[in-house]
Amino acid sequence: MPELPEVETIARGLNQRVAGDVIESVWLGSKPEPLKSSAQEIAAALESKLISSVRRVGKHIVFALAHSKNGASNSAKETQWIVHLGMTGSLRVCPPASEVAKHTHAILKLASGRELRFVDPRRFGRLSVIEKFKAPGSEPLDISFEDFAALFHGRKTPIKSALLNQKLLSGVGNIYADEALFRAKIRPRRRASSLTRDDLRRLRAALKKVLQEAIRAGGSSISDYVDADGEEGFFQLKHRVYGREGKPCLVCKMPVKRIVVAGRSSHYCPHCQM
DNA sequence: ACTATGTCCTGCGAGC
DNA sequence: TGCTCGCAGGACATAG
Repeated sequence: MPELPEVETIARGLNQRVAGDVIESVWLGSKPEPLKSSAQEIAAALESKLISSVRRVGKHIVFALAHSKNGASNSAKETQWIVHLGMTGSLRVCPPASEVAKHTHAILKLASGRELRFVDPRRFGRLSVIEKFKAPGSEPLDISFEDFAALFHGRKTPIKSALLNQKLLSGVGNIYADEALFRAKIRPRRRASSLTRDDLRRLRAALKKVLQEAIRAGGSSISDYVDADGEEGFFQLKHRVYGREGKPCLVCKMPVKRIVVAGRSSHYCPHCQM
């Protein structure tokens, strides 16, 4: 499932491959169920636009669009195409002759002759267009310690839930929340407000570190995640607790436990994490 | 203002 | 072998 490192990897790959290309036409399937925009709005916003850049914001992929025609000093506002991959969404750059995969919900024909396709079996992904996208939460890689600590102040919710709350931090999902909590030696059910400043320092550092390591590894390939070139990431090999229920803790050999927090499976070491 | 829970959706793997 | 069933999860809706 694409979280921050996977989305970062995908956005970088797409930026290399499609930035500078022009969207000639757009086909949209019946229900990509865009959040704020109808299929017509999306198609209208994308058609004959230049993709000036692709980048990540939180778990969102942001395509910056510009008018492709030189002429008329464009007073028209530039728009951004926002793609959220949900659980199983993927964006693929394909030769037009290649077979259209099942669950393809959008196809963009590019001036270069290639196609950019959005495929999403589970349909949790979302497409939308907006003038200026702003993530509701803070970027975990950029946030200062004081801002980080303030996010959790007075919150009774389990720290695991708080980490997953995109209004607080943008981009942290189930895998990296578990991995960061393990590295910081904090149990997922701990009330966020109960974390000491030292806990918070370790947590912020662990989160940044695990996200950066995962980006360097090209993300975690779980289920069918691949990047823009179809390459798998390999950070899943470095997971210390996620998906390791019953297996020995890599530090103390105690079996890793799995519990449910906020309806999400959460993995931790009962010996190493307090 | 927070927090907790249910919902969406399909593929896959466990279990019989 | 082949079937059913339950689980996986991000973000929103709804209820408390």
